[in-house]
Amino acid sequence: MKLSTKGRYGLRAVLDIALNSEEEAVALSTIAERQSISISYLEQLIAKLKKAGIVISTRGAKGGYVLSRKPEEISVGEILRALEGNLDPVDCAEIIGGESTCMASDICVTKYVWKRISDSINNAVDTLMLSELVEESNARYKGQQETKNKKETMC
Amino acid sequence: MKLSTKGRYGLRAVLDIALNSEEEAVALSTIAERQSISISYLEQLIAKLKKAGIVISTRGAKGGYVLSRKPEEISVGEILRALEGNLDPVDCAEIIGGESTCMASDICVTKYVWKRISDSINNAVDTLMLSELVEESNARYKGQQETKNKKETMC
DNA sequence: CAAAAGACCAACTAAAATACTAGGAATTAA
DNA sequence: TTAATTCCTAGTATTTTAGTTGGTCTTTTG
Repeated sequence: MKLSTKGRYGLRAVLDIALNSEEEAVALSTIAERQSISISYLEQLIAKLKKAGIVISTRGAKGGYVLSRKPEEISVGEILRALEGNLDPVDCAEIIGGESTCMASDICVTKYVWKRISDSINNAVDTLMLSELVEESNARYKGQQETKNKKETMC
Repeated sequence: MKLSTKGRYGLRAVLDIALNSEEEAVALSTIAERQSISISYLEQLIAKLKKAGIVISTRGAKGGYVLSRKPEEISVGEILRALEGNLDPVDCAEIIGGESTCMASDICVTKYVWKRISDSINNAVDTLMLSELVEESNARYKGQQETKNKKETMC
């Protein structure tokens, strides 16, 4: 029941882009260095984010990544699902909303537990916007001097 | 971000015990057969439940397992944590409440995300009691004839 | 226009976690 | 005393995770 590095690294990468792409697109290598993540692994994560329409890329020299929308319009849920797949605790079609493939669906009681967990997780991340993390991050930097490495976002 | 078979099978096992231990203790082999779980794998799961004080065992012939308390006094959260370990999405000491071992704790912003997810999961499972699953299961069987295999609880 | 900076892509690999299996020792009711 | 049962430890196969490798295509800039 743990988030993988995909979700952890990937969210940090998005936040890094949000914080540093105001002037120009951020290069993969810059994010990788700033966040201490392997560049080629991060590449795969950003590919997922791009496919999900969360970031936009420009190729070639001076290229890099920017957000596709304003941080107020991107939820943490959208980001995490792009990286991790759905956040449901079990892969039960009925919980997700599909048809019952499960033989025992009529006598299955535990699925109410999974649904409850699922709903609470999704609600928690869907009501939290990227902008809130950006604000929190800026607040932390208030009073601190700018470093040449710009803003970091560990964890 | 998925629950393992430990949590899924284990919860089914506890529910099976809750539903079938009124007259006498339920043998491991009976649960295993009724739930279609490998007996020796289930054994390890029940060991965790016993260690956590959720079930009580009696050894020897006619032995088996019963609940340590009434189903109203056992939360699903307690059961799942016994089986899966803590349900936090990341292992960050500050989230769990311990001291900061994380170097970046002062600039870490994503931890608010993990805390939010963590709180919502734990709240969801801690406010759900085993008794509610027992009632739901009984309701499903209302009107159905008793089978010699007794009550099952798939999923 | 060449070269450097960068995104994009597919396939491979090492390590860790999961999901079991095997084999037996200890305990108790009949 | 024997059958039914829990208890315990150690193994193993499979799957998933977390990367690495080696390249191709695109764009800016000297």
